[in-house]
Amino acid sequence: MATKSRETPTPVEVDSATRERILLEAARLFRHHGYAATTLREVADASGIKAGSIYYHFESKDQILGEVLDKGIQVVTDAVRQRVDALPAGATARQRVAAAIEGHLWGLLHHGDFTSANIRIYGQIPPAAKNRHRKIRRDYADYWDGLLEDALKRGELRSDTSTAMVRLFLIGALNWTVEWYNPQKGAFQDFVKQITAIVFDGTFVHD
Amino acid sequence: MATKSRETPTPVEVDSATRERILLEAARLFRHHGYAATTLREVADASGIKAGSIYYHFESKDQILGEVLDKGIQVVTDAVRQRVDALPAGATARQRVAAAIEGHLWGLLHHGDFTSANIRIYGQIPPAAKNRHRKIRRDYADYWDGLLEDALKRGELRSDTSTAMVRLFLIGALNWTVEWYNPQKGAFQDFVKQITAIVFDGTFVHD
DNA sequence: GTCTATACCTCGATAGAC
DNA sequence: GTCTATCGAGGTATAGAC
Repeated sequence: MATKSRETPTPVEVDSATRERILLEAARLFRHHGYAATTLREVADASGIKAGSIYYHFESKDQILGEVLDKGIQVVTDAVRQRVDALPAGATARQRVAAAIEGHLWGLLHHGDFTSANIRIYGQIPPAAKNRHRKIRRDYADYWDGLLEDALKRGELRSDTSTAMVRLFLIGALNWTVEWYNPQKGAFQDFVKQITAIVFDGTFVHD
Repeated sequence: MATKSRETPTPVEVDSATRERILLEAARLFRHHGYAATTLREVADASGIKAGSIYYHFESKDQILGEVLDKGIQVVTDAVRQRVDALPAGATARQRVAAAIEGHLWGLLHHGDFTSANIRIYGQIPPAAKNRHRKIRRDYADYWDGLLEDALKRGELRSDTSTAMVRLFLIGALNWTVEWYNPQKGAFQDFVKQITAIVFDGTFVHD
């Protein structure tokens, strides 16, 4: 949210309405058609301008891709950190992970075009773009590992698997919900509650 | 396996070594670069032939895509059904789902280029190709729903979520393992055991 | 800040020699 | 069954008028 403040616009990246529109439509098209299959003519058309005009706002198609990918991670990490930081000091590990799950799902599902584009495309972009984004992904993974190792130390996390395995499984499972989540089939908070229950306690009953 | 029998080659689709090679390299390139970004010149080059020669074996790039997608599902469904069918009649629901999970992971991870290509690009292919593959996906989902509803009836599955939700979460979580599974970090059977434990009983301990 | 026009390139696909 | 050569279409990106 802070990056969108109107009071202190960065001189490098002024977000004109047209520029934001281009990013939005690009994310939507990248998500549904893929990066290579999306043409700048399509992006321009969806944005209500002509193809040549895009180059007033962006240097290249690759730059648009970079900003779409960035935003896809940013909205998730921001939501997660905000919710975890808002917890009282005495929160249990379970409460902290639950807050992280809710933040992850919120960012993921409320900016679906950016997050789904990120998830779908990341494995298919040129190595140069991948390298730039590896660190930001690594940082987010480290954040989760911290949460999980804390839970392990406190004896709350299961100990017959590694935290890395739990993290990979969990984030993968959460990420994929953006491909099938249907907001018309129930409230977001109900969805979060059910996913969290499955993640914590599993799909089968135990006496 | 039965579909690969050398004794009864189908007249429509004789699998010459070159044809199989093209499919294999196409799957690998689709997986890592996406469908639109992969050129037939690249596929031909990787297959040790020239671009024009592809058209002796396939009518179009779209046809190659179709066969890659088909195989990506086929290997999984075959492995699942085989393992579930091999169970004794008195098997519990938990045993049946465990067998399905193992089959799914086996097919998924032992044919990673086909299955990952399928998962990654399905959301990005033209509607025509999507429609052809919707039914085969639906059939597989129905199969899982059958397993899960049986488990629910027997009181083994948790009842505070729908079977559809469990199925979507579960298959999504399993599918994404192909993006991070590392066979060098442990035996496949150990991996299956850990994933199954997490799916059944969750990531946190309960007394 | 957006337009039109276009340069330059690479793609999928085809034709015909071998 | 594979090759070379090439066609027409459509891509990114640029130039310059407005």
